[in-house]
Amino acid sequence: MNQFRETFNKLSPEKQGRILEAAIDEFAGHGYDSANINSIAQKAGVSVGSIYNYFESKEDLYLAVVHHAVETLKAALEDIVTREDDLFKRIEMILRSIQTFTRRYVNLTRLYNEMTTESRSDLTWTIVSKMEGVTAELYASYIKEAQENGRVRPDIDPKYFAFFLDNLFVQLQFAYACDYYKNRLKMFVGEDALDNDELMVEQLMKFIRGAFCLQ
Amino acid sequence: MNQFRETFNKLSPEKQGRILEAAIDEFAGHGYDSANINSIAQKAGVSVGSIYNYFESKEDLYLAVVHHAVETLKAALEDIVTREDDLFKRIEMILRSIQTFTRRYVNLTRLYNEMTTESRSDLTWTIVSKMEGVTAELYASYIKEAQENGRVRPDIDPKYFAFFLDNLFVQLQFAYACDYYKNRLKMFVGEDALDNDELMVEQLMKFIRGAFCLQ
Amino acid sequence: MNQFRETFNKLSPEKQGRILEAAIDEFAGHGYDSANINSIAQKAGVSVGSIYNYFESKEDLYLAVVHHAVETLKAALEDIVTREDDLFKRIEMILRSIQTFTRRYVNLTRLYNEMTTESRSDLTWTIVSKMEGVTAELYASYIKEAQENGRVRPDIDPKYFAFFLDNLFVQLQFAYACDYYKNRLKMFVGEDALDNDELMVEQLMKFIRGAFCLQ
Amino acid sequence: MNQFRETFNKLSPEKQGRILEAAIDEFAGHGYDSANINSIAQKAGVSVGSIYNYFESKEDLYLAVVHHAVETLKAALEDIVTREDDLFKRIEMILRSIQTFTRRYVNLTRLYNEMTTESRSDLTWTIVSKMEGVTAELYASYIKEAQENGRVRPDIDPKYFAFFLDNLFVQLQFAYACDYYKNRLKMFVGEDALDNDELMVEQLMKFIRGAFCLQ
DNA sequence: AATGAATGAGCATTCATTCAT
DNA sequence: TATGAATGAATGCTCATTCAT
Repeated sequence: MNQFRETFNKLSPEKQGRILEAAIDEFAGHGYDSANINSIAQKAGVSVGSIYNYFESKEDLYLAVVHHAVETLKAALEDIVTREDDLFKRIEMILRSIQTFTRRYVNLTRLYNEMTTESRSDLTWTIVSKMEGVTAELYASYIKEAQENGRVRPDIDPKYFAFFLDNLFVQLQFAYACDYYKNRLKMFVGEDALDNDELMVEQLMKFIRGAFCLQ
Repeated sequence: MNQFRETFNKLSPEKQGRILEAAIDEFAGHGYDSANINSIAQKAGVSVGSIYNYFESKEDLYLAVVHHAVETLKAALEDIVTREDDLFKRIEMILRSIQTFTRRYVNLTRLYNEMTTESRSDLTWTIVSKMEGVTAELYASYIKEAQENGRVRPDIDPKYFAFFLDNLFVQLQFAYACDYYKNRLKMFVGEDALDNDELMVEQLMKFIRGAFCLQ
Repeated sequence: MNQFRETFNKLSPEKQGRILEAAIDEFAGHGYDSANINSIAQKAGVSVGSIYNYFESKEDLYLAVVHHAVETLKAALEDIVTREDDLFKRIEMILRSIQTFTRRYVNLTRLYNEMTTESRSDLTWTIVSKMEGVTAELYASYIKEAQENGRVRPDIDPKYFAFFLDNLFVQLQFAYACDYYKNRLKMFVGEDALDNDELMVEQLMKFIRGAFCLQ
Repeated sequence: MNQFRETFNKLSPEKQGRILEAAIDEFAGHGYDSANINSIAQKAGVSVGSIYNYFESKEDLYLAVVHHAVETLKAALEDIVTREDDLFKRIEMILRSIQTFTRRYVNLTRLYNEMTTESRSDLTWTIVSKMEGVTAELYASYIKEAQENGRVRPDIDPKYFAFFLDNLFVQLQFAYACDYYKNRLKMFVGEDALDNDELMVEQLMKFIRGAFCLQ
């Protein structure tokens, strides 16, 4: 499963970064099929030939990009989760991280949306499954722990609630990064929804706390 | 909308249906760019020339398909919402409808995911916005009404909670129809997640009730 | 084994001819790999797209061309062979036909040489084998018949002699059509070798008669 | 020939051999255009850069390979021809040499076939002409000598008969080395044609003796 | 109105050749 | 001298769109 060739790894991090960024840009903005390898090469300031020295094919490049995106997201998540120990503090941290992360890496989030598309799902699932698995496991265990501590109601299935929680996270990510979901967010809560991060956290924390706790 | 669409509307409903279905199939399965007009024509049993008599361009056909999808979804929603009057009964009805509807119209749901993709969002938002607007309005008003009746906690913003609620709906739809989200669901709650509709409703209703009510 | 699609057969013979001729030209002159589909299309006065409507791929077009070449050669041979009944008269007729045929269809003969090349042999043998089989059978039976009539020495294997005979034919074809073999012929018998058809027939008939008869 | 070839000649014979063999392999198996310089370098265990230090271009390498092939063939021929003095003993020796040589140097023979192809003929003729010239001269002189000794019929043109003789040799070479001609041989004389060298020599000697002698 | 053959711009990919190390 | 990464022109093939019938 060499998503990318040895040759790419030998490149300077700066160059690797330029190529990955150019590719993310293109794939996130145009989708896999309309993405143009020549454009990616041009944006990255390398020749097409070089792209094909680093990656076997368009698909291979796409997979490398997805792999990179997943690694970046995973790193961000791990960073958060180890810094807190209370379930709701963790959740709040995640929400705030989503707000900063999705704005910093808009295209990465857009790419994630693109990836879930039917035509690409086979390709990407193998790569992404690992991360989703880790997340699922992690959330469920935190919820269980909180149940044992009596901070979360005992009559729920941690696995299902982990799923619902992550669903809210995913949708929040899209709402901050993808035009369609941005528009949808504005339609639901108003034009200035994207400017009031604090209110979003406050309301969503109320929603989640309510869902998890017997007050 | 334009001279071309008129010619399409004059067609027998049966033929219209064949063409729309073929197009939904193709767009949902391959994405906009990889969708092949010639394949659509063949699947629908008409000539390419005819497709171009009915629709100005690939984009126009895509928009017509999206429009049709939205109308179908809207009709389904309206049907539900008018049959009940309690907020939570309505929500439960919607959940069950999502379960049957997404299985019956798999490709419609897949198309909805495809639509939200960055490369297509400009195109589709104009069409979809109306429906999303109606939904947003409706949910918010139901929540407000329930707040006034004391069935929903008073310290929340109905608009935000409508948004979170719909997010859960959207994610549920994808989980039942799109391969990527199907896999993700299985990863979170187990391999047989798709076979236990009752449990899903039960858990999700607990989640939602908890979020909305002060017990 | 549809060497070419239905669509090609529906074309006017004139257009079919133009395309085949352009393709023979290109394949014979540049070899399979360097042959340029765009050039073929241009020479034939059709679009590249059309070429790909008629033939699935470059390989498919090549096979169609080879098929056509074989059919043309077969027709020429059959014509000759049925017009005479004496072995040596037949051979002489064939020699003279080679002289006119290879000059009229230079590229067909060049293509035949190209076809025998290692990189193409798998591709073409299936198509050509039938014709070579017919030829082998035919020549051997004529020789056998002549042996029975006492016109050919009895102590030879008709199959081997048919092979040697055909070898001389093949080399003669190449000598009249392919530059390399033309040069070689000139080197062996002199600069004006190609202008003295009568002498070639005379000498070659002596060679062959000698080989076959006990004087 | 030029500054580049000199660098090649300075190489150890072992390295020269590796490069030539790799190149012969590639050119014989894929044809000139599809032959890949990078593959040749890899097979030979040197870098592409080195190949381009030794040879000016792909064409130059090809020519060097052809030159080498010709030299190898010439050496083999000279060896035979000086060891016998009777025309027919020489011919028989040549036939047997073809049988061993073409099996030992399959790719060399395949390359010879490839060389005669139209697209390559200009390129190669200058190099090969010398050898073909020597051969032509040699055979004709032997035949003339044999005519003078009364062992060959006087009423034939030695040049033409030298040509026919060499044609039989060329075709025999191909029949033992090139897949297309192998198949053709089997078609003419049977599946086990390649296993019965003695019978081939016997029959072909009968054919040739008959052609040359007045019995 | 319906057809489907014809078009040609557009794109992924290859590979001979160069040149900095 | 040897290396092999970088280059970019060249080409097979696709497919939305047109239009004569």
